[in-house]
This record gives sequence, structure tokens and C-alpha cells, in this order.
Amino acid sequence: MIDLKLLQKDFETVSKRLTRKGVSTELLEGLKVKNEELKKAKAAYETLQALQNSMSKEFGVYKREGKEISELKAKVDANKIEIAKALEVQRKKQEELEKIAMSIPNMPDDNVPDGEDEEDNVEIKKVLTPREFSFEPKEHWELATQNGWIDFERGVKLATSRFSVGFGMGARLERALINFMLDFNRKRGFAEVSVPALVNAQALEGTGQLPKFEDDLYKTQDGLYLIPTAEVPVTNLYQDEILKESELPIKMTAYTSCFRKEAGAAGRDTRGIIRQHQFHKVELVSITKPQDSDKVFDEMVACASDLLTALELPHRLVTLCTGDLGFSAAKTIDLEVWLPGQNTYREISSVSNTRDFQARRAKIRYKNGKKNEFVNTLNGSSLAVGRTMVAIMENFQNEDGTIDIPEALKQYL
RNA sequence: GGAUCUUUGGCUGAGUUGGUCGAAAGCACCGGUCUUGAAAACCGGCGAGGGUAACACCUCCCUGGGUUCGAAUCCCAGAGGGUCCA
Repeated sequence: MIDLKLLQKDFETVSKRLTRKGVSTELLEGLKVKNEELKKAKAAYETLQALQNSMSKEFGVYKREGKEISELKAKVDANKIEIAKALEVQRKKQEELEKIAMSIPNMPDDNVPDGEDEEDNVEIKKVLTPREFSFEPKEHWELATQNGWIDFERGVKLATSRFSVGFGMGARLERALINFMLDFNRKRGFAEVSVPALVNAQALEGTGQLPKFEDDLYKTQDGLYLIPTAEVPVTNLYQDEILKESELPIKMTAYTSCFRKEAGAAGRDTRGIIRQHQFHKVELVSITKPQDSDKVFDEMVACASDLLTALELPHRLVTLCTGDLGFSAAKTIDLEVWLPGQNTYREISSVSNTRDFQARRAKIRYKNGKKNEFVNTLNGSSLAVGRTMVAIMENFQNEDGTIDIPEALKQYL
């Protein structure tokens, strides 16, 4: 949620930073005007309300003393009508304001590079060198089918396209990866939590998926939603709470299934398990004091990167440009794993610092001395399990189509 | 699914003949006195959001409606929790 006070106080800065995200100055100016109008409407309403309160008190005194009340009653009745009108005006303004405010993305950090789309993301570094193949490496769906690890047709039969079924080692590898990742993260200081896969609308508003991205969410008949990422339930664990300074930072890791309609991805990654409606993910979420979030961000990136390194998977780190940055993020570093079958790097993890954007929406604060301040929230995948399997298949394949298992995983199988 | 009770500030918990209740008390917490230090004791502070230079003032006692000049307190609906029945 945009900081309306800051917008009011320092329009220049806010506008400049949001322009980089493609938010028009006109929209922000409109928002500023709306905010001022709302303040006026509120003041008008409150003045009337104060009058009503004091007259009502007087009313009590009159009755107790047995005084004549008809004149006072007439005044108070008239005022009541004014209050109703003023309240309606205020309510309308509030609604208009919120509609705009909730749809404005987070301000990117100043050091986030400008850019249109993923083409303009900036590589930070490569980790591990991709191996040389003496044969033409296959893509993962071919390997998965050949080894009987994944059945694509039966997934479609059970549900619809973009669903698949793991068999044998395909299923076991998935479970091994989840355990390996959770253990790895725990050793890095992230406490394991187990959370619901269904959440209410409030939680999704808190982390920014609603109201803007409803199209990509599965909704149940009684108004709950399947989570698109564990970020939603884990971050919202502390929704509407005031944390003690000594509790921070809170660093958590959680494994969940994730569900996405992939509404805007028609035709993309239709083969294989790169883009599924249901996938497994181990997530990292941190809640920190504002001054600590950069440090924790680096820890999270390192955690995900080291995990890939432990699995002997070549990857690279890229900073997302403004055009590719998500709605809630102030800064994001993607980890892209090398896929020899596709001969390219593909996203496998995304670590974001949302600063106080989600905290403001979800009302997560901490006591800073006497004052209550918004925390910073961060999230990052560590890792997308399906994509990790893809990476293992493609990087550890042999000429005959068999697949080796990374050393680090063997104790989990 | 039916019946009944219940929902108050970080926690426990008063407050049901509507007005002086944003809300007693205890615990926890913070500051101070005392102490070599700590504990105990004593003194003080202590919900949140908006608003203000600071006050004033407004809002919030599960949520949403309603009655009333006025509601934590009354009515209706919903959600959560307990007990009994199925």
C-alpha cells in the first residue's frame, strides 16, 4: 500500500520513484487530491459528530434534572440528518481513494535498474560452470517420460492441462528435495512452519495479490482462495500484530503446494512441468526492522543460491529491472538455473524485499521504543521444487537417458 | 445438521435496569526509588487508528446491519469458540 502521508508530504519523490514503475503522475495527483478531499470530508463529519455527542450528553443531564427536552430534541434530530449526509460523503471518498491506492505498486529501490521487461534484467554473477555434454542433451519432459518419473497424460485426465503425476523416483525425488531444502533452511536460521493452503481475502490483500490479481487465483465456493505461494499465509501470520523489537527478525521457512491459474500465460511452457497449475515450493519469509532488511535480504539470496550450489546446479543471479519487478516488491533478485536441454537459464527462485509495502497493507508493526512502526517483509522461494527436478534431470542426464542423483540428495532417498 | 451458552485492551477478567466506559482489577511490560548487582517492596507510565505544532476532537469492546437524542450494554444476521443432542 502506498504511503499516503509520504505522498502528501513529498509528492516529488514518490512520483519520481513510481514513474519508474509506469505509474502516471496524473494518477498520483488525482490520488493526492482525493486524499485531501477525504480529509476535509472527515473533518466535516467529525465536527458534526462531536456536536451530536455533546448534545446527547446534555440530553442525559436534562432528563436527570427533569428539564423540558423538546427543543433540544429538535436540534439533535436535525443534526442527525446532517451527520448521515456527511458520513455518506466520507464513505464514498474513502472508497474511491482505496480503489486507487490499493492498485498502485510498490516504489522500486533507487538502485533497481530501469527497463522494460526481462530482457533488461541485470546479471550479477554466475555460480558454477555448466558441464560440457558429449551428446545432445534432452529436455526434461523427454527424460521424465523415458524414466517413468512423470506422467503428463494422467495428470490431465485427473484434472486438466498443466497438471501431472509423479511416479516412483519422480515422486520420491520431489519429497527428498522438500526435506533437503527445509533442513538446509533450518540450519540457516529459518524456523519451519506449516500453514493452511486455503486463505481468506484479507490475507491476500495483505500481501498484495488482491484486489488486482484475482484472475490468477483459484477461489472456493465459500470465499476462500488456494494460495499461490506460501508467502501469503506465512507473511500474514503476523497480520494486524504489534511485534516486540526483541522478536525481530523473524525468519521462517515453509513447504506448501501452490496454485495458480496462469491466466496470462496461455501458450507459454505448455510442455513439461515448468509451469503447472499446482506445484510444490519451499518458501523463505522474513519480518525485520527496516534497517535490517537489506542484510536479511542478502542472507535469503545466499541461502537459495547455496542450496543450488549444494545440489551442484549451475545458476546465475539477476537483478530484476523496474519493468519486470512484481507488484509488491521494492527489489527482487531472481535465481536462474541452467537448463542444458533448453540451452538457457530459467527462473527457479525469486527473492524480494517489499520494504513496508505489505506491512502497511497487513498492518504488521513493531514497537520501536514508544512508537509503533511498520516492519519490512521479505520473501523468496527456496526453491520451486518442480523446477529443481527439471534442473536435476537436465543437468544430471547421461547419454542413455538415465539420470544421476546429486550427492547431497542421496541421504534423502 | 438441531439446542444452548459465549466472544471485552498483550494475557486473565469486571462491566447486561442503555448516558458519568475506551472501559475496573490482576498479570505482563517500560521508567524511577532502593540495592555492590539482581529479586522483593514502593512510586509512576502503559490499547490502537485518524487528527493537531501540541491540545481539542473523531473512530474502534468479533463482523455487518438496526433501534435510540445516546449502545460494550437492546434487536437481527453472520463468523469464531464451548457444552449437550444427533
